[in-house]
Amino acid sequence: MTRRKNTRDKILKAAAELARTEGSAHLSLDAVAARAGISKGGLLYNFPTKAALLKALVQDHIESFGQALEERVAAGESRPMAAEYFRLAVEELEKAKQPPSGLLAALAEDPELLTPVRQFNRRLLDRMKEGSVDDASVLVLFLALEGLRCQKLFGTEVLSAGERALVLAKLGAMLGEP
Amino acid sequence: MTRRKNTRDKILKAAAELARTEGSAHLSLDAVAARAGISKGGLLYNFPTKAALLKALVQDHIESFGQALEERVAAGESRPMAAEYFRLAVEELEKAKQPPSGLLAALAEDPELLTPVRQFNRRLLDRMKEGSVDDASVLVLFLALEGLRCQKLFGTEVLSAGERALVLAKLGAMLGEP
DNA sequence: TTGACAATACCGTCCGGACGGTACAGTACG
DNA sequence: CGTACTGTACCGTCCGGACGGTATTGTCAA
Repeated sequence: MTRRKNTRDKILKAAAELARTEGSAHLSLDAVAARAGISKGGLLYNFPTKAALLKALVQDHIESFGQALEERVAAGESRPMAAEYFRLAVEELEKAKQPPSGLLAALAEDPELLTPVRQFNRRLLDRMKEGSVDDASVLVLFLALEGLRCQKLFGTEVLSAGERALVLAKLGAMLGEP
Repeated sequence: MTRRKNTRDKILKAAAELARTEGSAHLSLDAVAARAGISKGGLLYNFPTKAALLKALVQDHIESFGQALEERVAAGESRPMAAEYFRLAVEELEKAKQPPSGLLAALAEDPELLTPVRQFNRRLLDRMKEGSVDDASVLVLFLALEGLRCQKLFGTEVLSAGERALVLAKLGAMLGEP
């Protein structure tokens, strides 16, 4: 079916890299094609418009995170949802994982492209609240993690390693004892 | 000295509005000039490059927030810094204040333009930690608020009014009793 | 006080280049 | 044969920025 079955992934990866390194305003189709090592025609074959590319970037991000989360929930020892989310989010933060700068490009192009993100977050929040005794703690946890991720996304990370450890410990404690 | 002393402010305001309504990728000099009711030449006179305009947008945002905070600290009944920050941030969120979308435009154009934001946040954090008994709570407060503001900025607000009240109450309580 | 000049604060136009997107002929794998 | 591209050529638009012009105001020597 696919000569290079992963062309699509190569494109998505290239786009994400470019958004990260060049600033999302400079994410052009030409640049993406060049970085992905394909022709512009090939790029447009896979994604007929720039909006389609950005949409896929957003979708890809949500799905990969959602899938990782689901795996943990399935494999986990029936820990509450919030705990799994907490662990996963921290891990992604910790292991120098690149920020999903594609989201920024999508947001810049058209704010509505982030609608799936909002929906994903809402569903996530609902599931976390279900499996918890203390809604307020879950909300604080969610928001604080969101803050941490945003700082990474913006490149305005401000906490020292010690501070981050401290705040994560505090958040972890909030999960245990409401 | 200035025929229209507030031309600069008009430009900044126009730019912020456009970034918000059109998506920051479509923030062009022509559009800003038109929205501000001046010519492109006049715009370039005030801000010789687009980067200069965005930089001013960032600076403006930081300064207006910083100033509001300073006023409260000066006028306040020697409440801790974190409490003042908390109140101010909540107020800005509550009163349907427009998100500072100019920040997104700046970030898209060149991530380094946000350096002043990082510096401001770092100083703010240090001052909040000074006047506090529990560093961890301050950090959680700061991050959760940051999360809330980012959601507004991204247009991915996900909390219901009730949930927001709940989380704000919880954060307020953390300030009081560590 | 006035005439000469300069500084300020803009206006309006133009340009080279880049961008998103189209079109289409060719090609190589399976 | 069809799928999955490559490669090239091109179009219309928009963008950042440069530039020359101009009206108003300020300064200051004669």
